[in-house]
Amino acid sequence: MASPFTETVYKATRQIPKGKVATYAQLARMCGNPKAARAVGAAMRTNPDIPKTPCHRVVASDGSLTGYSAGFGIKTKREMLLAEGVSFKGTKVNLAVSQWQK
DNA sequence: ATTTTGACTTAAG
DNA sequence: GCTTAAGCCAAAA
Repeated sequence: MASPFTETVYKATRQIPKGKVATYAQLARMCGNPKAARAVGAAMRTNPDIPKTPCHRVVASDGSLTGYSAGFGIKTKREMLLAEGVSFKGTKVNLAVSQWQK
């Protein structure tokens, strides 16, 4: 835990089912602040590990893979999502079929 | 308390 | 597809 908001973001992130992805804005909305997408990203930056919080399942609003500090960065993130069965559209995630639906 | 920064988003060129 | 610009939020300095 780093801060209350960050804690909430982690909790939301852990709820993302395998093979699905959620956008920063979507998680922000779950946390109670639909406009805190940026803060969500800041929280993710603090989270160094995968098994604890699947930050690799969190993508930008258009499905683009941004950030990620582990492994080879974006490249690693893409590989992981692909391995989980997430549908990809070139460099982006095919949100139409892989976006998490609450 | 104020400023800076950033894994964001949308709009516009 | 990429860069700028403006908007909003939270954590860190």
